[in-house]
Amino acid sequence: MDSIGFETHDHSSCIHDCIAAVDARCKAKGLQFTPVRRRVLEILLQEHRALGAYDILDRLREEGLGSQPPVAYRALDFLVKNGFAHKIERLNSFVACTHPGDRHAPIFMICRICDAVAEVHTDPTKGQLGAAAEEAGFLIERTVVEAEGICPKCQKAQAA
Amino acid sequence: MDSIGFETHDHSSCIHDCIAAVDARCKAKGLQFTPVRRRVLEILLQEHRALGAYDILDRLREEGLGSQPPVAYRALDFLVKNGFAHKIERLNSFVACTHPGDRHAPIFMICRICDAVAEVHTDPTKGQLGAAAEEAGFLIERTVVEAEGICPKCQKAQAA
DNA sequence: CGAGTCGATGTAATTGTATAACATTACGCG
DNA sequence: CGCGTAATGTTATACAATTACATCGACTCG
Repeated sequence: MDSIGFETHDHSSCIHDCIAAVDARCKAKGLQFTPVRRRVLEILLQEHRALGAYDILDRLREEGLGSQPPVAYRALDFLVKNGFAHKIERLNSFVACTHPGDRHAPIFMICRICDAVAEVHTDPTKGQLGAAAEEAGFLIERTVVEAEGICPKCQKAQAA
Repeated sequence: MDSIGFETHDHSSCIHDCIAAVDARCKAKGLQFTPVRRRVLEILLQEHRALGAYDILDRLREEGLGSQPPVAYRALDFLVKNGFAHKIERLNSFVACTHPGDRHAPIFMICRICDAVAEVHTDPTKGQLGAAAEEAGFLIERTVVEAEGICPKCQKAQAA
């Protein structure tokens, strides 16, 4: 298990590194990392929390990069499909992937107070879901695992 | 672990039993199992798959039980809040609970071909989510665990 | 009995989320 | 050049969910 969790870190380098990594992966796979797609990923990385498609669209609009919903959704689809971002189903919103690697089955912890999202990686075929699927003869293609609650920082803030 | 899974079963008795069980629980807890709420649960039980709020609303409208969205959403809120139904976040839709018991943390397997939904119960504090949360110091209040894929029946149908 | 309260319903209007459909542009390649 | 493919631009619409306010019935307290 590998967790980036909730601890704070240097965003400017984190953003730069992620963009560079994604850029490299796109080149390697023959994917087009176009300005809109790049900008949407930057926005998600800057926030490091879940953003709705229309939040993103608002920013794109301000910057003259597109004004209609499909612009945002297409960029998000691209990022999600290629594993550079994830959709948080519970919030109908999106986050940048903090593990810009290969295919993976992420699980998320979502703070209901500050909206921070931590991404953790696991093996989906193990654990209770995998066991239940095997028993039922169910073929898993995709998993959604999201926990909602309170992050360590907000727990401390509440206690005070 | 306890699974009702995808195997077919006698719906008419299943529906009747579930309604009776919920009826009893409502009486015991002083909850009002009103006609709209009962009918919505019956509809969900009949389908045994995920239905959108507007699918349900359409049926209610046909039966003269209400025509505006809040009618359906209020009934669904009641059923979900009291554990008689669940929301499938991935599909923005709802299913009847197949374990009309006490508070529980269900996980779901959703067939993307026939929309059937199987519900399984686990202990959310165990497994990978619980371990990850503990490591991160995250306080879990609610979990969403959904697997999308192909159910045994549709796997066989495809092979043929 | 009447006033007040509470939970459930009825209804209109609105906000938020997502996609369908079609026109257009840009680029690579034979 | 002519063609195919991928990405964008744009309009309209479908689907999901909530806000706000009016009404109704049951129950309680004075």
